[in-house]
Amino acid sequence: MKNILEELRIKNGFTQQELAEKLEVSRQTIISLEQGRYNPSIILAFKTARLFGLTIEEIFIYEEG
Amino acid sequence: MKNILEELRIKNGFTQQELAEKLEVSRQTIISLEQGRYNPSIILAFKTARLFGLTIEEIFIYEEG
DNA sequence: TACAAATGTCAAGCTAGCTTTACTTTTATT
DNA sequence: AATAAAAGTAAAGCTAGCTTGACATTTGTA
Repeated sequence: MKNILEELRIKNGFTQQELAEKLEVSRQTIISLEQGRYNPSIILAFKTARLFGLTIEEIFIYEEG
Repeated sequence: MKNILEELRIKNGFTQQELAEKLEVSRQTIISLEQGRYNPSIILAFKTARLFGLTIEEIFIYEEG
Protein backbone atom coordinates (compact mmCIF):
# COMPACT_ATOMS: atom_id res chain seq x y z
CA MET A 1 0.00 0.00 0.00
CA LYS A 2 1.16 3.44 -0.97
CA ASN A 3 -0.36 6.65 0.39
CA ILE A 4 -0.26 10.39 -0.16
CA LEU A 5 -0.38 11.32 3.53
CA GLU A 6 2.77 13.42 3.61
CA GLU A 7 1.70 15.28 0.49
CA LEU A 8 -1.73 16.01 1.99
CA ARG A 9 -0.25 17.02 5.32
CA ILE A 10 2.15 19.51 3.75
CA LYS A 11 -0.45 20.80 1.31
CA ASN A 12 -2.62 21.57 4.34
CA GLY A 13 0.22 23.12 6.32
CA PHE A 14 0.24 20.64 9.20
CA THR A 15 3.22 19.39 11.17
CA GLN A 16 3.34 15.67 12.01
CA GLN A 17 2.41 16.56 15.56
CA GLU A 18 -0.63 18.55 14.47
CA LEU A 19 -1.83 15.82 12.14
CA ALA A 20 -1.35 13.25 14.90
CA GLU A 21 -3.56 15.30 17.21
CA LYS A 22 -6.27 15.79 14.62
CA LEU A 23 -6.35 12.06 13.94
CA GLU A 24 -5.99 11.15 17.62
CA VAL A 25 -2.91 9.01 17.17
CA SER A 26 0.73 9.40 18.22
CA ARG A 27 3.32 11.24 16.14
CA GLN A 28 5.11 7.90 15.73
CA THR A 29 2.08 6.55 13.95
CA ILE A 30 2.10 9.44 11.47
CA ILE A 31 5.80 8.93 10.80
CA SER A 32 5.32 5.20 10.30
CA LEU A 33 2.41 5.71 7.92
CA GLU A 34 4.20 8.39 5.90
CA GLN A 35 7.18 6.10 5.58
CA GLY A 36 5.02 3.15 4.62
CA ARG A 37 6.25 1.09 7.55
CA TYR A 38 2.78 -0.30 8.07
CA ASN A 39 -0.80 0.19 6.97
CA PRO A 40 -3.39 2.19 8.89
CA SER A 41 -6.27 0.47 10.64
CA ILE A 42 -9.52 0.95 8.74
CA ILE A 43 -10.71 3.29 11.50
CA LEU A 44 -7.66 5.50 11.07
CA ALA A 45 -8.12 5.38 7.29
CA PHE A 46 -11.72 6.59 7.71
CA LYS A 47 -10.66 9.40 10.07
CA THR A 48 -7.95 10.48 7.66
CA ALA A 49 -10.32 10.50 4.70
CA ARG A 50 -12.84 12.53 6.67
CA LEU A 51 -10.21 15.04 7.78
CA PHE A 52 -9.04 15.74 4.24
CA GLY A 53 -12.47 15.44 2.63
CA LEU A 54 -11.40 12.57 0.40
CA THR A 55 -12.20 8.88 0.08
CA ILE A 56 -10.00 6.19 1.58
CA GLU A 57 -9.21 5.05 -1.94
CA GLU A 58 -7.89 8.50 -2.88
CA ILE A 59 -5.44 8.57 0.03
CA PHE A 60 -4.40 4.94 0.42
CA ILE A 61 -3.53 3.14 -2.79
CA TYR A 62 -3.89 -0.61 -2.75
CA GLU A 63 -1.40 -2.44 -4.92
CA GLU A 64 -2.92 -5.66 -6.17
CA GLY A 65 -2.01 -8.92 -4.49
CA MET B 1 -18.31 0.10 12.31
CA LYS B 2 -21.20 -1.61 10.66
CA ASN B 3 -20.95 -3.54 7.41
CA ILE B 4 -23.15 -5.20 4.81
CA LEU B 5 -20.92 -8.23 4.29
CA GLU B 6 -23.50 -10.91 5.04
CA GLU B 7 -26.02 -9.19 2.79
CA LEU B 8 -23.50 -9.02 -0.07
CA ARG B 9 -22.38 -12.59 0.47
CA ILE B 10 -25.93 -13.95 0.30
CA LYS B 11 -26.90 -11.68 -2.59
CA ASN B 12 -23.98 -13.19 -4.49
CA GLY B 13 -24.77 -16.75 -3.45
CA PHE B 14 -21.58 -17.47 -1.54
CA THR B 15 -21.16 -19.58 1.57
CA GLN B 16 -18.91 -18.24 4.33
CA GLN B 17 -16.32 -20.80 3.27
CA GLU B 18 -16.41 -19.65 -0.35
CA LEU B 19 -16.15 -15.99 0.59
CA ALA B 20 -13.25 -16.79 2.91
CA GLU B 21 -11.41 -18.48 0.04
CA LYS B 22 -12.03 -15.62 -2.38
CA LEU B 23 -10.73 -13.13 0.16
CA GLU B 24 -7.88 -15.40 1.27
CA VAL B 25 -8.83 -15.39 4.94
CA SER B 26 -10.16 -18.04 7.30
CA ARG B 27 -13.87 -18.80 7.72
CA GLN B 28 -13.54 -17.59 11.31
CA THR B 29 -12.59 -14.17 10.01
CA ILE B 30 -15.71 -13.99 7.84
CA ILE B 31 -17.89 -15.00 10.78
CA SER B 32 -16.25 -12.44 13.03
CA LEU B 33 -16.65 -9.66 10.48
CA GLU B 34 -20.28 -10.51 9.73
CA GLN B 35 -21.00 -10.48 13.43
CA GLY B 36 -19.16 -7.20 13.91
CA ARG B 37 -16.79 -8.76 16.42
CA TYR B 38 -13.92 -6.72 14.99
CA ASN B 39 -13.04 -4.52 12.04
CA PRO B 40 -11.25 -5.71 8.92
CA SER B 41 -7.69 -4.67 8.19
CA ILE B 42 -7.55 -2.07 5.44
CA ILE B 43 -6.08 -4.68 3.10
CA LEU B 44 -9.03 -7.00 3.68
CA ALA B 45 -11.40 -4.07 3.21
CA PHE B 46 -9.78 -3.31 -0.15
CA LYS B 47 -9.98 -6.95 -1.25
CA THR B 48 -13.62 -7.12 -0.23
CA ALA B 49 -14.47 -3.93 -2.11
CA ARG B 50 -12.69 -5.20 -5.21
CA LEU B 51 -14.48 -8.56 -5.05
CA PHE B 52 -17.93 -7.00 -4.91
CA GLY B 53 -17.13 -4.09 -7.23
CA LEU B 54 -17.92 -1.50 -4.57
CA THR B 55 -16.00 1.07 -2.57
CA ILE B 56 -14.82 0.41 0.98
CA GLU B 57 -17.21 3.13 2.13
CA GLU B 58 -20.17 1.32 0.59
CA ILE B 59 -19.45 -1.92 2.44
CA PHE B 60 -18.01 -0.74 5.75
CA ILE B 61 -19.91 2.06 7.45
CA TYR B 62 -17.91 4.19 9.83
CA GLU B 63 -19.90 5.52 12.75
CA GLU B 64 -18.48 8.84 13.87
CA GLY B 65 -16.26 8.94 16.90
C1' DT C 1 -36.65 -37.98 10.36
C1' DA C 2 -31.99 -38.69 9.20
C1' DC C 3 -28.09 -36.80 7.20
C1' DA C 4 -25.05 -33.32 5.26
C1' DA C 5 -24.00 -28.68 4.58
C1' DA C 6 -23.75 -24.39 6.55
C1' DT C 7 -23.24 -21.61 10.38
C1' DG C 8 -21.83 -20.64 15.08
C1' DT C 9 -18.89 -21.03 19.50
C1' DC C 10 -14.67 -21.44 22.17
C1' DA C 11 -9.93 -21.07 23.06
C1' DA C 12 -5.02 -20.55 22.46
C1' DG C 13 -1.41 -18.46 19.72
C1' DC C 14 0.88 -15.17 16.32
C1' DT C 15 1.76 -10.63 14.29
C1' DA C 16 0.58 -5.94 12.60
C1' DG C 17 -0.88 -1.54 14.24
C1' DC C 18 -0.36 1.57 17.77
C1' DT C 19 1.67 3.59 22.22
C1' DT C 20 5.29 5.72 25.10
C1' DT C 21 9.82 7.29 26.04
C1' DA C 22 14.16 8.85 25.01
C1' DC C 23 17.44 10.26 21.89
C1' DT C 24 19.47 12.04 17.18
C1' DT C 25 19.37 14.48 12.89
C1' DT C 26 17.59 17.87 9.72
C1' DT C 27 15.63 22.32 8.55
C1' DA C 28 14.65 27.16 9.23
C1' DT C 29 15.29 31.45 11.28
C1' DT C 30 17.87 34.91 13.67
C1' DA D 1 26.93 29.92 13.85
C1' DA D 2 23.39 29.31 17.54
C1' DT D 3 19.01 27.95 18.63
C1' DA D 4 14.51 25.94 18.25
C1' DA D 5 11.17 23.46 15.76
C1' DA D 6 10.31 19.66 13.01
C1' DA D 7 11.32 15.24 11.50
C1' DG D 8 13.53 10.76 12.13
C1' DT D 9 15.26 6.47 14.74
C1' DA D 10 15.02 2.77 18.12
C1' DA D 11 13.09 -0.28 21.36
C1' DA D 12 9.87 -2.38 24.47
C1' DG D 13 5.01 -3.26 25.48
C1' DC D 14 -0.13 -3.71 24.58
C1' DT D 15 -4.15 -5.12 21.90
C1' DA D 16 -6.93 -5.88 17.67
C1' DG D 17 -7.08 -8.69 13.67
C1' DC D 18 -6.28 -13.06 12.05
C1' DT D 19 -5.17 -18.22 12.31
C1' DT D 20 -6.01 -23.15 13.44
C1' DG D 21 -8.52 -26.77 15.41
C1' DA D 22 -12.15 -29.05 17.60
C1' DC D 23 -16.79 -29.24 18.66
C1' DA D 24 -22.05 -27.68 18.72
C1' DT D 25 -26.08 -25.95 16.55
C1' DT D 26 -29.05 -24.72 12.75
C1' DT D 27 -30.91 -25.33 8.17
C1' DG D 28 -32.23 -27.66 4.15
C1' DT D 29 -33.43 -31.60 1.63
C1' DA D 30 -33.80 -36.72 0.44
